[in-house]
Amino acid sequence: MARPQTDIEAGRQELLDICEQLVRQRGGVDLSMTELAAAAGMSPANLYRFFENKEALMEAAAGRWFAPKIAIMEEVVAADLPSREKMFQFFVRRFVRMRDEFHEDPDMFKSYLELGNEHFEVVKGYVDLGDHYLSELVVQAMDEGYLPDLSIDDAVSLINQMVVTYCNPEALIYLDHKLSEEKLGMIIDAIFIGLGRKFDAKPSSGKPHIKIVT
Amino acid sequence: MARPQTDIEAGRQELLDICEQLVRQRGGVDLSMTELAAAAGMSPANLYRFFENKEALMEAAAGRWFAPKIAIMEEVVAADLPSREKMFQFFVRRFVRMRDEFHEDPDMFKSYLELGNEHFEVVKGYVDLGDHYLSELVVQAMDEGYLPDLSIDDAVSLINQMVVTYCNPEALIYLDHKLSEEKLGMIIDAIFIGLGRKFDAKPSSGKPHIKIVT
Amino acid sequence: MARPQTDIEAGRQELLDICEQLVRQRGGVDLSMTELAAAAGMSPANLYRFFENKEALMEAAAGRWFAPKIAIMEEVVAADLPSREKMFQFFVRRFVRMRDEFHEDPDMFKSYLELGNEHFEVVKGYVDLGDHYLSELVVQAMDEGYLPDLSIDDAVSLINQMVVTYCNPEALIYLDHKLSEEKLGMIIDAIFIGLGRKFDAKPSSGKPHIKIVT
Amino acid sequence: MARPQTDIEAGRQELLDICEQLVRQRGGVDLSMTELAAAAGMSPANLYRFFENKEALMEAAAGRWFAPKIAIMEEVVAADLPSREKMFQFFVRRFVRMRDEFHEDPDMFKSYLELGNEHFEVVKGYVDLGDHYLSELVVQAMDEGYLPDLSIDDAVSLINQMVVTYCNPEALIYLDHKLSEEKLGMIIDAIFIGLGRKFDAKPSSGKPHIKIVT
DNA sequence: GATGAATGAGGCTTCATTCAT
DNA sequence: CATGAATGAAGCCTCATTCAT
Repeated sequence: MARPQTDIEAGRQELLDICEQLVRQRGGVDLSMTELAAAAGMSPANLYRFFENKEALMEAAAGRWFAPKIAIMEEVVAADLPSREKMFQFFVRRFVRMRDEFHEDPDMFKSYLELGNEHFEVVKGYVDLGDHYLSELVVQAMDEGYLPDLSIDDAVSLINQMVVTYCNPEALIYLDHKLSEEKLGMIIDAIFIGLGRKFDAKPSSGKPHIKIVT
Repeated sequence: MARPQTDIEAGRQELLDICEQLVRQRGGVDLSMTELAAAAGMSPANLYRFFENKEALMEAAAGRWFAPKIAIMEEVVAADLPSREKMFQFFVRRFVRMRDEFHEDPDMFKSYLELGNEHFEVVKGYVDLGDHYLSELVVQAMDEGYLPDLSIDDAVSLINQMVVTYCNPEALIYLDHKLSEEKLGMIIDAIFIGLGRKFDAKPSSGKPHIKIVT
Repeated sequence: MARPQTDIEAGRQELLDICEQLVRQRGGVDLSMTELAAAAGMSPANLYRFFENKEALMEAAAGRWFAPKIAIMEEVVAADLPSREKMFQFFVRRFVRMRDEFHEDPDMFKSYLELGNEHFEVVKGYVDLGDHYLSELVVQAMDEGYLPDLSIDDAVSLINQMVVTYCNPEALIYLDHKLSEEKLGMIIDAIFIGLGRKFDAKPSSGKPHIKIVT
Repeated sequence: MARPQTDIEAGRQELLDICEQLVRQRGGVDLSMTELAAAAGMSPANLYRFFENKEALMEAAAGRWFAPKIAIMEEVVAADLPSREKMFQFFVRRFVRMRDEFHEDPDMFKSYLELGNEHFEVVKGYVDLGDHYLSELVVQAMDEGYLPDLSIDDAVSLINQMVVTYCNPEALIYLDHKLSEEKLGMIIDAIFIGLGRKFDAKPSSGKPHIKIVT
């Protein structure tokens, strides 16, 4: 019978680890399959047992970086919370996560951004997914009477603009200590309170009621 | 007889112009010599009369971008001003310049950053040069009694950290309207006043005295 | 000013000549760019000045083979002849041409077929073009009352089936001496007379009236 | 202890079956060992227990296709028949066999031809073998006084030319219904009668005497 | 001075093949 | 016996760079 096949998934992870090291050492620019293979001590051809092509590898590299953020989005969207709280969690939890990563190893963080710049399509998928989830939140918010007089798309776009500094990893590099959970909370409140509410005299309470969850 | 060297210089400038256009149109990623030659209506081979190799071209492209900033640094360092004022000018004039460029054409500004990411050594030269001039300023400041108890390197590093958002072009994209000459002035004052003064009772005046020069 | 650039078109033709030799010598199977380059005494990279990619080269090779046949089709379709005569010319002239080529160098003829088998898309273009012109002829024939009760597509398909041995180059290898202009003429007549005529008692004359043109 | 070699032989046959299926499904072009292994549910490496290399596999695939034809040739050559009858059987039995295969599954038949085109050496072996047996028949015919004034090689070549359409599988695709056992018989008769007889006034009988054997 | 020509090195990818287990 | 692992050679293609003219 067949020998136990070395876990392909394990190999992928190991390669992604090595990828990470390389990116850390030399930046993410022009990382070649040959180079990765050499660093992994295997032949270029063998890489293709683990990743169908370079694009797949990059996707996986990005995927690994984005995975926890996507998990957060899914959790939050599925949670049973009022839309305002949900929206806050939606952004703040990802922000906190990113900030932690940045503090832990700023150089690697930056190198990943470089990599993202070179493989934009991969990043685009994440951004689009984020927009998709955000639009679900917007729908819920509208059901609760918030954001009247806006199309879903307009609302999504508007919100994105307001929280851009908390979503975009590059912003962290320059803002970092200027960013805080509290400020993000205020932005979200501004969105919910400032943009009006349809069928409600008392806009929930008027006061922010933020619960920070890390 | 040899033609005046100005011809070459003119050609270089023209090529850099075209380079700029290309970068503006399609981003700085993967700009190839062949492509540049085509855009310039000349043969790839001819490019090498103007630039020894691609690296030299990139250096020149970055050089052009950095040139006015370097000029500012040199001017300021050579100026006859007290160290506090000098330090302020050192940062604020470059900041204002960059912000103007950014406002004038944000897309091109970003594309240049991309280019910088791909040719880091070139950027590194500028950064190192900046550190060099800054250390001269630090020396002068120390002569005037400021920044006691710090090594030059530590001082340079500390200052850089404090003004990073005013030095790094990428920061502009995210901060822009949050940045101002006034705030930068306050940071500089914080450095000079906050870090103490050795042999001086009257710290120059205690008040910031900023003169904005564009 | 620019030196006279060696005619790219001439280079293409020369390469196609070499291609032809190679195909003759070793069959058309697995002809590689490297091999062609070696045979042409140039670097593989240089091939790409003449052909954008391998596909383009194959296309050109096929194009060269098909060109005279396409010219024939165009001439015939544009000619001022009754549809029956036109249809005959449409097929017979190409057939005669192919037969001549076959007789002149049977081996090369066969090797080209091999090549065609490996690059079917290229052949498909020619076949589709043939169908296109044929459908124009069918329309004219229908205008003249022939081929009633048939859709254009059905007529095209039917005709193709009847003359397949005169169109398909592979058939030549096996049929050759069994094929003749006269027989083809009879097939065409069968199509025109046998498939009926709409508004005509005397089907033109009932007798074939073939004029062979080489 | 070594297992009976039949196991290997069985495996070979099974693999050739699968090969056949694949060829039927997707044409014979670019069939790869990896693909075959996958289809066979075994590892690529394991293929090499059954076939030394790809060439050997192709040889076997062709061998399987040619095997019954070779058997026919051997039977006929070994038979105790007059040369004229023998020659007829030599060709007609193979022709009938091929035609049956073609009718049973035309697509597979064609795909095998493709495969043959890609591995010509394999086909060449069969053709050469056929020539070898044919030359034996020619010798016998000459012993019986037929084919005077011809070298063996010339006779073989001449005969091959006359019966080409009954030997070459590709011909079937285009001729098929135009080919018949009767016509082949007439060709053979033409060879034996038409090319003269040396020491014989009554050329056997002057009439064809064909006995069809499937 | 400027060109077209030409190339070598390197990138991604596939595949027949080998080998330790 | 059969596997998964691994590879080298080859294929197509791009691009910075050089050189004779």
